[in-house]
Amino acid sequence: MQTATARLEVRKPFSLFSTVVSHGWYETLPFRWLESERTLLRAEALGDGRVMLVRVEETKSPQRNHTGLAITVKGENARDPGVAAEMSRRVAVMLHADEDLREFYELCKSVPDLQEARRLGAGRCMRAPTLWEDVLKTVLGTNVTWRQAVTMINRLAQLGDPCPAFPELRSWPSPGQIVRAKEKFLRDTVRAGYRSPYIMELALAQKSGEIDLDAIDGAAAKLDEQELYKKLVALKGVGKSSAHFLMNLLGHYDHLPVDSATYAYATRELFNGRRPTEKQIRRRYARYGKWQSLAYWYERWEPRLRWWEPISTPT
DNA sequence: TTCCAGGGGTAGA
DNA sequence: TCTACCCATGGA
Repeated sequence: MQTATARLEVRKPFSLFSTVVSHGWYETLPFRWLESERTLLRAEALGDGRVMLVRVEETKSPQRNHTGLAITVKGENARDPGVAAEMSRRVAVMLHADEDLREFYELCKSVPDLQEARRLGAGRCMRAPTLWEDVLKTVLGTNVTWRQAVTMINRLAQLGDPCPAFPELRSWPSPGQIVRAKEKFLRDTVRAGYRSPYIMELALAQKSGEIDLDAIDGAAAKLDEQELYKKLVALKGVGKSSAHFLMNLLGHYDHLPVDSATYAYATRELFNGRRPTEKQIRRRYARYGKWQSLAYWYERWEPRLRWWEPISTPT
């Protein structure tokens, strides 16, 4: 087993912690957030099937305007050429490290509700390294409690390949692994219910090349925004709310994902206990223009960023 | 029992 | 485009 290292520099404001806990993905495999060490772990498969343990920690940067990220890759022949660079690229995707959010943070300066976002380095939403994983997790998160969604996602994640450097983690399952597991596994073991055929359909289409989520992902920055949204909402099991959420993960923040949790938050915090309409919620955030969902995610999770209590991680 | 979660698909107007 | 109805699961 070898260890390789890499570094990423992210323009400030940035906080690994704030980015990781920006929404619920960090609770799902193959992510593992080590609260006491403020370290993100993740199992990642290479093209040849080797599964690496990727460890991400925040460090100081030699550049005054940046935060450093130390990336450690552990696994079989981890020092092979290109391995650390590839893992570093995937970490950059997950943490939106290359995104220029200066305009958003300028906006935060002038909005009292958002002032603290700069100090907390908040604003980025962690995503998976592939749209394939983000889409499946999103589909499993519909119409169930978040706790139930995490359970389903983590049961599905058992289909991945084991990570020798950290046996509790496995790589995220490939389309082929899900196809081979069959719909019965999705129903009986994952307990995905009526979502099972959607997931199987996505896996079959991705495996056969009928859809290419990697291509959509890669083109996300260049594609016309409406076109990108249309491609997402056309996926079986992905509706408007999920598509808006996925747009956020792909770096388009003028898509507010209004779901039952948004209503609950807005009713409680923004409308004095009265349930607003979707239009009212959208009007509330429209003032933030192209940054509206970053403002939303920040506002919604700000208490968590301030008064974080360690989660109990299974040992 | 009934309701409902970080909704979406489908048929029918 | 909008609405009514259905869909598995599990906790409250």
